[in-house]
Amino acid sequence: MVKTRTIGLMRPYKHPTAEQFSLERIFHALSDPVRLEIVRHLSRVEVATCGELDCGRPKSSMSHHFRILRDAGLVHTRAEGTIHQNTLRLPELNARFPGLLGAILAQAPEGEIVKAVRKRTR
Amino acid sequence: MVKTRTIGLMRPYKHPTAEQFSLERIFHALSDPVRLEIVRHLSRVEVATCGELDCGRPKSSMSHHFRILRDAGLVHTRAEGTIHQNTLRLPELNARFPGLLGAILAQAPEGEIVKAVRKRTR
DNA sequence: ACGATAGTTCGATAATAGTCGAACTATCGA
DNA sequence: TCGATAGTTCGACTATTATCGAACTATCGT
Repeated sequence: MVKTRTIGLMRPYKHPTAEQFSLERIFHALSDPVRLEIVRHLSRVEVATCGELDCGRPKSSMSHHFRILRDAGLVHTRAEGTIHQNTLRLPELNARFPGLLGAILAQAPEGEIVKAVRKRTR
Repeated sequence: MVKTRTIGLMRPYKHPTAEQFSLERIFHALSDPVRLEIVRHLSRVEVATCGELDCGRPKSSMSHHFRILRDAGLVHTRAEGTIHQNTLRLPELNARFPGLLGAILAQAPEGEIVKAVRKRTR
């Protein structure tokens, strides 16, 4: 029996529309260190496959984290052959929550302390 | 036996300094609906006691949420008599994460849908 | 058709977090 | 000093979430 050779992307990857974004879900997505690192990384490289961002974890764990980022509307995933390209959904996020992504990404890249504020120390 | 009548505030309420803020902890604090509502409320009224923001929950639950908001650096609590006044730590938060609070508070106050973005819906 | 590659799904387990009653502490007012 | 009020702390229970191996699906190259 000939199996009708589906072409094109076939795991549809439901992404929410910008209207469906919820701050609560976004914050939850960003409250995990692995996922925050993914978002920071994506902001630097524009586009990346899941495998490139593995954070030393097995694929199943990463798949889980990417799904949560997708469900929150933070990341868009496009299947290209066997590879899945991930991007930040910057335009929609900036339109819906202006300043939010900027605030995250303005953060010191790698645990560096921002010295702008020196209010009550000493 | 005379118990030496402590005066002043005596539960010290450790608040983190701005340098100790962590985006991860802040996001976790904001990922709970009760706490997000507290922050939104505080942004409108400037200052409020724990009791005023009870969200229909018992005091022990609210105390728990306030502690997480305090630990994240989002809220400052000052004891005045038997009452505890809570405020958003706007100056420090804005200095450390410019735009973050703004992004949150720009959100429609009560579940109202922001219509600014109408990209791909029909 | 056969690997090889990229990623998902499933299921179990462990860790973390929210909920709430009950007991406790601190402060104020009479 | 005796409530009354405001909030915290403790402990138990529940619910949600992270982690990861194993099995699965899809696509590409040969």
